[in-house]
Amino acid sequence: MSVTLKILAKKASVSPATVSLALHDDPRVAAATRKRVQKLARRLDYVPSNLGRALQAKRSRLVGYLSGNVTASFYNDILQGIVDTLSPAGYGLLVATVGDEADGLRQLAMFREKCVDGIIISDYKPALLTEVLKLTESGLPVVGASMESPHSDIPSVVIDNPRGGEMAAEHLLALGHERLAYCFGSRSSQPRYQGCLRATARHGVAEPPLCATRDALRRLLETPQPPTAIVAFSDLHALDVKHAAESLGLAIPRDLSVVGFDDLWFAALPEFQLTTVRQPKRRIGELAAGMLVNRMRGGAVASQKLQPEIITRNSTAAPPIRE
Amino acid sequence: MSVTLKILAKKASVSPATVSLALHDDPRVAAATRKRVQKLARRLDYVPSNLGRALQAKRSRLVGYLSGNVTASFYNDILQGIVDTLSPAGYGLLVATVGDEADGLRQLAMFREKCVDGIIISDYKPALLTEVLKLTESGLPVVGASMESPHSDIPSVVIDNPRGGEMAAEHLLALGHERLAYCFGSRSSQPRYQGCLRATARHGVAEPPLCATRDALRRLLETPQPPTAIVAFSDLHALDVKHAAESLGLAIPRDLSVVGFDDLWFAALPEFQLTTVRQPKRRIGELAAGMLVNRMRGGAVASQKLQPEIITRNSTAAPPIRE
DNA sequence: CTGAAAGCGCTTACAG
DNA sequence: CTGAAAGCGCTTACAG
Repeated sequence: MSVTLKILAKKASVSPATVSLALHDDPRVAAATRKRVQKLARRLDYVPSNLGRALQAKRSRLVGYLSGNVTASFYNDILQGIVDTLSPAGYGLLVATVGDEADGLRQLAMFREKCVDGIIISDYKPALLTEVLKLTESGLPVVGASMESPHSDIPSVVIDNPRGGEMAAEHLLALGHERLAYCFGSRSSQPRYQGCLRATARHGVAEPPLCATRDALRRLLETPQPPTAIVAFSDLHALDVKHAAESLGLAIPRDLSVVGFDDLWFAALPEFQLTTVRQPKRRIGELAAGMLVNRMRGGAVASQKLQPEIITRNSTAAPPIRE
Repeated sequence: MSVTLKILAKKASVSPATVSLALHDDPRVAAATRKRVQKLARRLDYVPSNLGRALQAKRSRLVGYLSGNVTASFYNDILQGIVDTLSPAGYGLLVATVGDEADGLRQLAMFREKCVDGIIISDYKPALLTEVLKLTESGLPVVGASMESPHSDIPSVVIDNPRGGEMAAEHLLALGHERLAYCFGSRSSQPRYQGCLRATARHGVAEPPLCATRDALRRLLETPQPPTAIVAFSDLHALDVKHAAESLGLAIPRDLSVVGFDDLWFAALPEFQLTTVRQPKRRIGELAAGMLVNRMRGGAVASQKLQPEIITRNSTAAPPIRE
């Protein structure tokens, strides 16, 4: 707080209006006065308060980011991308993480109260959707980062998830696998699973079952005709699969191939060498933030769909030879 | 933005002042009026603007967090702890990450401009320190999270780093190791290294060399009398050590024991089973945020030093038998 | 070229 | 019990 426009004006013996104009380098104020005021401002270490400015301008230059648990690597990368692009654009980033729905609603209320100019959202529960829609209808720009909304008012940056699932399955089919399974289904994983189905159907291979839990997977692996390859919803799930398989005495990729999703940092470690479908996480954050900035500046923006990429490492191989 | 106090006042046919008081449940306004106003506010979905409120109250209820790259797991956990404790206290969290020093200074300026009530800082370069000190001197509360400041104006929450290094070394000495080394020295790792020295000195064992780089470690391992155990600055560095050792044909822990630091999530995976010195990362974030809240409310706070804890897993064992 | 005024959305004395 | 006024720190027409 400390030194304000008013104080500065007094010290410079001009009116607050003149100071304001001078600091904005407005040609309407004499060059000499301008320089004098600017110099004094620097000397007194004057920082204009966003509070006054925002109130008057009716924009806060604040953006809210509603993310899942920031502890997971996936959101971190997105967050970093957002921070990196918002900051040079002059925006501050309010970060909130949503536990349950009530929590998410509270965070959204906080964003409103803080008068954010826009919101980026990465993870929301259905109940949040209605609330978010109300916000967009009242004119608040919202964009989704790695989160598709059925609603066109919420443009988003996402990868082509079905295509990602398809790529994973195709990689395995090309290696000769004929019995796939998909690990750890949840509503949000459907698009990737659908992609797998597309690939298996095209190749005339049996529809991969969708295991809901680790136990279900274990049971499936102990079946007389177990799958020879797994498509996992994420790299973390792929680790789970690996560990479940190993606990049954199966080796990866000799006895079972596993494809992950995301390409988190650890996937490349020698201990894992995980074949995976890479998402450009940081880029997603950057693009979403960039879109939001454009919208906040009054521009029109359209959703972007990014292409995933398969990274082949050593968790996949040809299926074991049938005896 | 949308509906304001003024509008609300008009619709309720009372003065703005009355609305303000009513919404704060002030007994000075008649119970009937109070209820009526509150109901209307709810019906119109009125959210008081923090901008007006903050300007008047001279506090923004905003806190800035200056962290390192949020991509690293260590800071995430701290961030999560901060978010979780600040939010219920009614504060919004501005997150900025610092790349180089110029960047950090810019972020600090942004915090000032946004009128944050306080700052939490996890990672700063020397140049930032002077700037931060200026801020504290002007009355802005600042606390360090996992970052010690030589300055008493900046209370902090840190673990006892020398003790952590000591615990790591003691664990190895107890297993019978007599030739230790410390991996990947940098100024910031000194306290932990000092702790190692304390332990080795007490046990009358040779002072562990401090390897600056992976190459230095490799050279050391190819020496006729190589170390049998390594204390690593962090779990990530421990992975580096493991990989360097493995590339020389050494197995962990048979040929070389390794102790990490932090206990990041992956340390517990079966692939690593990393013995490590655990830091209560989330707790550090929570405590730092709690301290800041207290300070912002005018309370006095003192630095807190947390105790690390050694987690014994399978990356350490007795030294190989000497032939 | 510069200043006085009004106003952004709120709150808090002060009258009445 | 309620309202008119002043002010938080800024900006933007409008006078002069």
